Amino acid sequence: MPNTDPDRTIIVTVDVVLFALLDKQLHVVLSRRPNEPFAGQWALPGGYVHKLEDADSLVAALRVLRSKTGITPPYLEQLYSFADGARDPRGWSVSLSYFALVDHAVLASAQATAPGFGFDLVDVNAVPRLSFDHNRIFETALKRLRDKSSYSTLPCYLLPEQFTFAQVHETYEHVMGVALDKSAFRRKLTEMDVLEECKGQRVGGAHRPAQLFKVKADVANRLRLLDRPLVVNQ
Amino acid sequence: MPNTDPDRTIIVTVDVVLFALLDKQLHVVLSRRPNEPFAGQWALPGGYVHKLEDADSLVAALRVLRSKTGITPPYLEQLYSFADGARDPRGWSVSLSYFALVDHAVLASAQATAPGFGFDLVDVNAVPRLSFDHNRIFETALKRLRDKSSYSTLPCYLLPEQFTFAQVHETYEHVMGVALDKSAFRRKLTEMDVLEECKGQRVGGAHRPAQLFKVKADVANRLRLLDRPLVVNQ
DNA sequence: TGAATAGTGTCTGTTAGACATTATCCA
DNA sequence: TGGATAATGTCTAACAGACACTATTCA
Repeated sequence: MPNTDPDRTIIVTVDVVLFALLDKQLHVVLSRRPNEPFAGQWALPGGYVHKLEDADSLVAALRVLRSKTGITPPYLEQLYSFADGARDPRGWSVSLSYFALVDHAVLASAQATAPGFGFDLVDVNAVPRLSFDHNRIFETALKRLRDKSSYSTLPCYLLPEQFTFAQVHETYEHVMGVALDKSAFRRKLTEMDVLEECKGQRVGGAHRPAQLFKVKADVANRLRLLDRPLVVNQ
Repeated sequence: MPNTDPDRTIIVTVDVVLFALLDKQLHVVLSRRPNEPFAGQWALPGGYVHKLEDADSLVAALRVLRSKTGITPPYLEQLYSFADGARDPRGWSVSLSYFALVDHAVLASAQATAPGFGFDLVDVNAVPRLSFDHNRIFETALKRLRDKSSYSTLPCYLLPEQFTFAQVHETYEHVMGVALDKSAFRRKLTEMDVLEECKGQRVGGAHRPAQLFKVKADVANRLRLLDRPLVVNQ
């Protein structure tokens, strides 16, 4: 390669670890790679950064997610950057990786309205061998999600916009993989002052109806991506 | 530009925020940029990733630090990746940023033995306008250091390998910017079981001599870079 | 009124901050 | 022996886990 400056030909991609809760179990979104390398193999949703389209890497991550799943997640955060000469057979490469959370119902309705999206939801305890170093990226994301859940409202973004206390409680337990005392959990969430009551109530059958909650607006603005992309939690 | 694929010409650099304690105040290492853009302006130590030299971005960060300061820090961790089309006037670019901690004495002796290193130590409360988006990177690093110090042994890496309890205590106070109760601090550090006694003792004058401590080996292996680069805390 | 889930109250052992006390050295 | 800093002990208020209790709905 006589005429190319090798330092200027580094591959830059974004890869997203998108989590959702299905059947009381944490799942991750995977796609089959359409092209070489690793054509036909499972991989995280990802792709090249497009210099002309993407203002920054967060926008690139959102574009990739929209094109592969049809959704824009309520939570998206930069995870880590994997950058070395061995992770991609084409040469030195950078993966700007992100992790995202979404309500499963949103994914399902996107899949229903436009069946062209070729992704699957896979139980996090049964993730197959992935392309590139995507298993490492996935493990890093899972660890980050669990670590951060113990002191944040992250698991709320796996739920619909409105949810009951029991749902949050159950979701935290499934994400963290441990049982949490109902009373202590409620107390903690209350004193953190991150949820607000919705006036509507929901009945679960022959019992006292449960209060609906949603994440407070100011917390949401700190943690959530709304229609306008914002850098989150850097 | 007819023949170039614009997506494949993204600039990839590493930039390091290196902290040290000087005169009881946190300082950061800055250099003057030798070349355009921003020639002559202050900047964080940084440079291009060298595909042929650097196995991965951590190795690149270590190489950059060695070339700009002559030292290999006892602590180095990936911070964040800043990737957009506006941060560098030459075009779309990625900064794989790292933050590092070192004992000031190590920096000083490197500067003394090889005066060719052109860097300065600047008080973190008096950082000037930096090149590119390096002010943003610096602020991110300072926040990360302070956040993480409250539940880790990070500040120990600003001290010599052996140190007294009073030194650790004082260092935490300077890093965090708050007063910490001596007794409670000692209790916490003891029960975290991260320090071990050194058999030597050190006298501070006409008073009871203080016990010397160092970070336990297993903690060091988790958090420290020794002679062989390891990915830390990803 | 009983079944089922929502939501609150109470008890207790642990912990963190505040501060007092003892220990050990040198001049 | 006094001065200085190291190191430990004690008191108390706040907190978290465990679990019991009350509340509200429908059948």
